[in-house]
Amino acid sequence: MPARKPKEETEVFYAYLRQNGLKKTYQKDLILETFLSAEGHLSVEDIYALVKKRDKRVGVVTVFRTLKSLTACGIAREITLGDGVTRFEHRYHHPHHHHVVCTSCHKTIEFVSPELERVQHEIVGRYQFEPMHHVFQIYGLCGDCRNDRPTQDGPKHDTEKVFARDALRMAIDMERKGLELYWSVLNRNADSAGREVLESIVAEEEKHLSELEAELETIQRQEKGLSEVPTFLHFNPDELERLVPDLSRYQCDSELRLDPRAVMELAMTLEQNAAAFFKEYSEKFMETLGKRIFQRFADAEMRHYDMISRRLDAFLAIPG
Amino acid sequence: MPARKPKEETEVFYAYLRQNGLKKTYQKDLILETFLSAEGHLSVEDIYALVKKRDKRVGVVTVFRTLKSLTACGIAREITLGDGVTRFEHRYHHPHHHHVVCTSCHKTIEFVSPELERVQHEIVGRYQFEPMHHVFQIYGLCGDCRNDRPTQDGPKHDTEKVFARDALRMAIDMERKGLELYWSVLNRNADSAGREVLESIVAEEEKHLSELEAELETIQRQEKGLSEVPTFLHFNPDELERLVPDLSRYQCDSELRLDPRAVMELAMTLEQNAAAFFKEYSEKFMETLGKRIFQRFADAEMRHYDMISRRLDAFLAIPG
DNA sequence: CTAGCTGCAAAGAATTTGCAGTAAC
DNA sequence: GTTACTGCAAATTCTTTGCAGCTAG
Repeated sequence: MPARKPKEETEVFYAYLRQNGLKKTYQKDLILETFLSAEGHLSVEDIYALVKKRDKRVGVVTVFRTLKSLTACGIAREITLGDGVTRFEHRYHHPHHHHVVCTSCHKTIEFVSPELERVQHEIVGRYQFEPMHHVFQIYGLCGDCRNDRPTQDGPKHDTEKVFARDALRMAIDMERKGLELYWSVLNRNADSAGREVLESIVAEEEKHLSELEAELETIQRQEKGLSEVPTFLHFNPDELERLVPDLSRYQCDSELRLDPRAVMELAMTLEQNAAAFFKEYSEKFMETLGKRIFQRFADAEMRHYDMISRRLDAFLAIPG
Repeated sequence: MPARKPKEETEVFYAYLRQNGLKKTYQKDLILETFLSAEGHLSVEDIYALVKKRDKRVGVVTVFRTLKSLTACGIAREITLGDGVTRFEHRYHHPHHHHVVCTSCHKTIEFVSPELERVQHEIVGRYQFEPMHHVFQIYGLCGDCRNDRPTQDGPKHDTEKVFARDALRMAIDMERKGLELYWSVLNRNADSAGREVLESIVAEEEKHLSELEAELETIQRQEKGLSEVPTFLHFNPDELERLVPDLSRYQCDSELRLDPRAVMELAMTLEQNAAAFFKEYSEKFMETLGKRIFQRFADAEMRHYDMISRRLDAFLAIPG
């Protein structure tokens, strides 16, 4: 697993300072440190309070100024959530996301929706307009406030980890959809040679699936409570469904008949579809752990495609 | 055409005052008047300046307070466009919309996207969250600023009129799609009795289309420059395409054969699809001219459906 | 006549600026 | 030894509040 150096952001910040003829100082370091070690949406006041805990001598003005720099170099992002207070959230290695905000308890849920991005892109395309960034915020009442329950604002989590969790969940979902197809063919295939080929493919797929599941387990164990964080990445399951090839062309009189060649071609189609989809999908995101999970999954699917492809070549080379 | 009383908003405001035990005053009237007669996104300062032009004695505080009331009773909506200034826009009889904002010249384009609303609805549904309102804003560079042209910020238009224009354009688009289908059948139909029936249907449709086009003409003549305002309502043309029935079931060996009954059933399907779609579509919007245009169009399609239905009954009643 | 209303001034809240001493490079 | 930086106080901007006199119902 690609473990990132703990303070990669520091490097980015120093580079920014260097390029702009600015100076490294103890205060800037302290403020960056404090910002990075806190999760959630923090106002200047919040960060100032946290900084003061570590060193009383720091002034608010420096916090304002440093946060400006952090925003300029892409480590922080300035957001407003409708209550007139400017807040800052982590930006570096965090995917761009949107907010659901409770107007009563001010709890916020973050989410990513590539579909939303697509719609946005479509709309902007009709004007001669170059989009830089956009804001999508939904205001309303959260479940707790609607039922007059005390607000249970769980601990804040690192968005990057939540995104990684959802990326894995999505990959697992894809893998399961593939396996479902294979199983359904395996159970119904009238061609015994085809069944045999399929069995080895299923074994490989099951191995891949359990690897992904183990990885999900690992990151959920690393970060307590991660599995309870609401869905962050909203993917459309139908989109994944569309990647699974249709069996109807192999069907005749409710009987399914796929010879080894047909099985391998079917599997290749699926693996290639998945690889292409996840490769393109990963490109929508800035550099994050989740993005790398998508890329890795796409690569794995492509490797599996290649493997089956070679097997098919070998099979076809046998005369008869 | 349903002509609205010039100051319906005044009634709404007075009702709000009455219900809250507040008093009508000359200042409130003046501020409401001023707000209503201005288009676009106005800051308190903007409105204050306009009010001062009419009467120097009014204070800013009253403007602040009155705008709060106007927001509370649904005549105004408070928005922020990323520059920290609170602005107000018309809300009563104006559809909820989103903004594309130029970060350089601060020109804004408004748009409505029911698709976006749908995505939003889907996402929120997964959390126990009751949405009240939402904000979607795209920031970037407008065409003028990208090409270093002087900003040509056209005159502001009444959003309700722009929406009405786009509602008509959408209805016209639907009507044309229907006509295209009818023409294509008319040209290829091997059944001469069917052609005859179709001719009268086409005549009716052409009449309806030209009525819609005339209506669009009228509102574009009423408001100078209206036709140049960028698209406000973004509808997905594919959605309309899906309402047009598929001809393939009437096709055999590349020949099309629709007897009078088939023609009438085909037309009924189309008219009913359109009626149902536009009825449901109209329900997405709050009371506006555009909403009424959609409703009216749905009603017209339904009437046409009924008419053909009666004709079909009559046709089937003839023995033989 | 009794609310609520207005407009002034003053207070707040969030953020920026001016400046003198201080600390990086 | 420059040059930028820090922290204080003061200024600025947008908005709300307190209050005395005013006005609608």
